[in-house]
Amino acid sequence: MTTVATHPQAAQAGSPLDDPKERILSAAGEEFAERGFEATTVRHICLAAGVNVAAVNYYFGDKQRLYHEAVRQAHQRLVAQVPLAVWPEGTPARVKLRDFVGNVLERMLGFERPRWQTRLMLREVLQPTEACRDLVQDYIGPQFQLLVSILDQLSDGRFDAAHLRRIAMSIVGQMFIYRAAGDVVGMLVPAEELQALHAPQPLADHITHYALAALGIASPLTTPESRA
Amino acid sequence: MTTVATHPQAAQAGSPLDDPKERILSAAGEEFAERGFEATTVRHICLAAGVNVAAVNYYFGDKQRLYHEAVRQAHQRLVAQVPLAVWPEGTPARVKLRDFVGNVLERMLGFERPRWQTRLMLREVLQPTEACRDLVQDYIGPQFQLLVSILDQLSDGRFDAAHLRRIAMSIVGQMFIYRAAGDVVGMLVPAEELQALHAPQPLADHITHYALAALGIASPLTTPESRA
DNA sequence: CAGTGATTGAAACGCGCGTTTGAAACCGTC
DNA sequence: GACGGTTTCAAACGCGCGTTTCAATCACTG
Repeated sequence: MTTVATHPQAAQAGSPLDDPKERILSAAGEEFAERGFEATTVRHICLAAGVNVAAVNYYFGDKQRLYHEAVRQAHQRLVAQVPLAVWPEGTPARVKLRDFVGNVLERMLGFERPRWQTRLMLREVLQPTEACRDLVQDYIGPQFQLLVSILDQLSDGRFDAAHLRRIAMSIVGQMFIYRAAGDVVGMLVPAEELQALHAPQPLADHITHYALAALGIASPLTTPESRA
Repeated sequence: MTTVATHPQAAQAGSPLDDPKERILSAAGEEFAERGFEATTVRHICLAAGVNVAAVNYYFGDKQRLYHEAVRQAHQRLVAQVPLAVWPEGTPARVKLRDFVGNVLERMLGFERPRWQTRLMLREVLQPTEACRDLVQDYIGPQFQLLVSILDQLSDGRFDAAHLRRIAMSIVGQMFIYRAAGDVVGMLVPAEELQALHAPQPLADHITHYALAALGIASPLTTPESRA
């Protein structure tokens, strides 16, 4: 009875938007992202999705498994929408670094795509549940390794793996804080500066320049408006 | 009846450890830090504190106000234990920067003091409630301004305020990620590297060197073991 | 040592939670 | 148009939550 996993008949009818399972997943993703697992109620999700409360049990078994599926769906959609960047052979490593940082920031901070997907993933990073394992294996891990390899090229192999990871973590940290602590960042800077501070592209320029200068590849930050 | 704020009689008896109000605050701090507001139950707190459930209502009114007090107490204790650093007149700015970063990291990552205090504060940073206002005003704000002023000295006033804040945020981000995303960091690096990666002092050296090199004050990071 | 207000305790309140139920509605197939 | 499996629905279940109650206990006063 409760082993119903893949709605055998409903799949063939109507658009994805009419599929109750998809509607529940989207609503659940938003709610879980906004309020967290504990503070989110199944009733609220079902209200938002326009389905009966029993539907959660019918399609997903229980709240826990619904959460797990919502996280999986959020990050899989994200990966599908924004695949790992590839560059033409011979692209300079510094260009790759700038692209990579800009790409990640666009995904983290950009307001074009729904924010709740990255917010839900953020929750898993901050306080991992079992859903975090997939997240790291399918998304965060590969992205991090990509960054490490870019840094390796950039430094002509001068650093060992441990050092490369340290530098990579420094770069990730500079992006991460704007997404994870955005509210407090907003309290630390004047209101009129805020929008410029959170803009992905100028921020990507800053972080990239900061890294290149630290590695001795670009000029130091001492000339404020020196953007390549 | 419920306006009892400062236990008029109990204060004069016994050590602070015997004061039920203090015991509740500590237990609540630990529980809230570990599980978050919603997932923490008043019953669990009272069990850990060794008091009756009614005590929370008696001393604090309700769970919400207990949480607020626990956050306040956590950060006030932290500020009291680790006051803002001061240096002798004429201390070089680069020394101040290294001390500042080491100081903050020690507080964030150090295992000597109870971890739940900073963990509770971290929760407020990631998803602010009203308790976050005090936190920023009394602790985070001043610390951030201190960092900005150090960077200002370091760069001989070459940067405007906005640029200084950008650089400051880069430095904070590099510290922040190890505390906020420590679990995922642990999944990205080999187990044998982990302890070294999270050690406050080497990490402080790296972040400081990274910053000084980016500002053109120290040599680039290209020589792995060049620690001042 | 009776009196008084502060504190503690066991028990219960009402509520909303996640989950379950069993019947009704739906929908292709014969 | 009766059938059989799938999906929906209103209603309810048991539980544990935050909170309240009120009597018992304590600690100090006069």
